Amino acid sequence: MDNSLALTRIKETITRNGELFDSLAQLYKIFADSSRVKILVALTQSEMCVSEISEFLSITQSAVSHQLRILKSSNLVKTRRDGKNIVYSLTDNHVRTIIDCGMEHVTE
Amino acid sequence: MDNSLALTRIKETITRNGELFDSLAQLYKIFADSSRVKILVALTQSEMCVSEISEFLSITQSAVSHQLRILKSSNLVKTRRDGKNIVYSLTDNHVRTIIDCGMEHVTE
DNA sequence: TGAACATATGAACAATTGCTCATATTTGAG
DNA sequence: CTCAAATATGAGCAATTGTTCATATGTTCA
Repeated sequence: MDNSLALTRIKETITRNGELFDSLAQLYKIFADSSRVKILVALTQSEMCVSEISEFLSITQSAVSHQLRILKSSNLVKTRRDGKNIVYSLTDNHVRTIIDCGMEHVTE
Repeated sequence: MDNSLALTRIKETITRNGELFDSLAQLYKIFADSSRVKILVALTQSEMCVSEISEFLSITQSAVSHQLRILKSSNLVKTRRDGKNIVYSLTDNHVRTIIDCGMEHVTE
């Protein structure tokens, strides 16, 4: 073939950095759910506690808690206790960037 | 509450643009698989046919075909026939941008 | 301390997903 | 036209996922 050289180079890159692409897929998996995306979008506007989030999403407080657990264990959000409430907020601006990036494609 | 006004505004935004965020999640769902990410990354380097892709991924030709079908129906890749082969390539640069964006977070 | 509120957690279940296997379909060579 | 190579497709299956329900944990206030 003509481009067999280029292909083996690409193959090398993919197999060598396999774990990196696995992490990448893992990251996108977090954004791949409607509820989680909405939670993250909301948090780009303001920090919020669980009951506030479950108020405007049409899902149970329990469901919100489960999703927040995923977001927290992925280090995308952090928590702070405020009396009886636990306030969630974004850990950094990466989330904002990723959402904006995807938005550009969706709103083409 | 202090910020109830801000909250209702956020709630409005989320519920009003609900379908938009659904599409966003749908988009990320495509990137949320290791095989698909690797295929897309490979295609950022060069156009390739099915057999070439299934060569460096450790999955069946059938599996690759199934994934490419998803990528094509999502308009992320396009096809071109070259003899017996069908050559796949990215439809535009959005894919590149999205991958780069996620990479930045993964390789922090 | 006890009642009420806010959040977390575990079990269970339906739905989705990505793969393999077997089998079409399409194309080029002879 | 026939055969082999390349790709597509459908059925079936195991694994994962997102939700709900019930319940546990933790905090405030009286």
